[in-house]
Amino acid sequence: MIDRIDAKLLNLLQREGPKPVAELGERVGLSASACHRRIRAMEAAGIITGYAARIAPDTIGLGLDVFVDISLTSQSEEALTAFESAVKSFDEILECQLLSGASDYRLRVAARNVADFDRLHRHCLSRLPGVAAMHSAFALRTIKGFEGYPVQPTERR
Amino acid sequence: MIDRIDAKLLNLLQREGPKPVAELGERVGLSASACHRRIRAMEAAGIITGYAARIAPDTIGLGLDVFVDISLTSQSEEALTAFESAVKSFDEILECQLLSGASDYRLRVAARNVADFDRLHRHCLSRLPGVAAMHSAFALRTIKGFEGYPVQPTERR
DNA sequence: ATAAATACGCAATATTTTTGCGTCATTCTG
DNA sequence: CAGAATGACGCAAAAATATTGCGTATTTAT
Repeated sequence: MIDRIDAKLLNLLQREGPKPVAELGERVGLSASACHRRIRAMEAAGIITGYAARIAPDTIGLGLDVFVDISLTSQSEEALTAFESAVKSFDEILECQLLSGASDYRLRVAARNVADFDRLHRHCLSRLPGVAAMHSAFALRTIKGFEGYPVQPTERR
Repeated sequence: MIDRIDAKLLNLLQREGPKPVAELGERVGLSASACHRRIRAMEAAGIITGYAARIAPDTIGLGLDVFVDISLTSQSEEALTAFESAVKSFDEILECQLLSGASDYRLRVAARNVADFDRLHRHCLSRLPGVAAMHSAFALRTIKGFEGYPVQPTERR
């Protein structure tokens, strides 16, 4: 159950870095202590799972963002498991999801440049087990980057 | 120029929430003040762009993650601009990128459930200007969620 | 090799977080 | 509907953390 204040807090916390709880409280109409306790409660409830620094990928040399769609040769339990644990083992694979449709996986990888992507391609991607087909799409430009989910208060009953 | 310590710090900061700088310093072999100054410097340099709370989407009712690929009827400057600014105006559209290949946009949206996606479809997606074709793929399962970029020290010269 | 610039650690100071506690509001029970 | 119980709040004190000054060491440039 997320009331209006929690929703506001979550929207703030997802965007504005570590502001003093006193200021957050003021923005949502609460004292610092009340605000603080709400945040802790949402952490304990598993709503807030953690905090992270956002970094600008190009400043650390990661200028290339690539989506890779992959279909497997087999859909057997073992094939999926093997594939997935291989995926998890590579830091360069940033995200991976199983998609509806053609039972495809889609992953997102970060590379320093095209040559580096080639390296990744050979060192990581080609080592993934059970791959039948692979198709890459480069992100030419980011129109909108992830900056948090839009949080709405839970419907009152 | 990112040395080994900065790289370590960035990897920590992207994952572990707000740890005291004293502890971070200890982990990378620095005093609290030195560590603190390095972090501030990386913020000032635009490497760290901010901090954010991570939240578990299903705990706030967003159980559905959908990728939507869209191609436009026109590639004219105005068509792209109009499309992009419309995209930015919808909170439910979490991310949007221009992809190589068929000059397609890909966006990611969050919905509460299938019925809610239908609402989004009608309320947001169908209102995007200049859309020639649209194809949605549902994320059935997340194998690996984004948890930060792998940061490597910049090559020493 | 020497001077300048940069980064460090320590210790003092300033902020922020965290907790105890009494009060008020809301919900449940009989 | 009244009374009790539960939950949330604000205030103020206490604890923890961040921030800064400063002298020293280390690295970089000349």
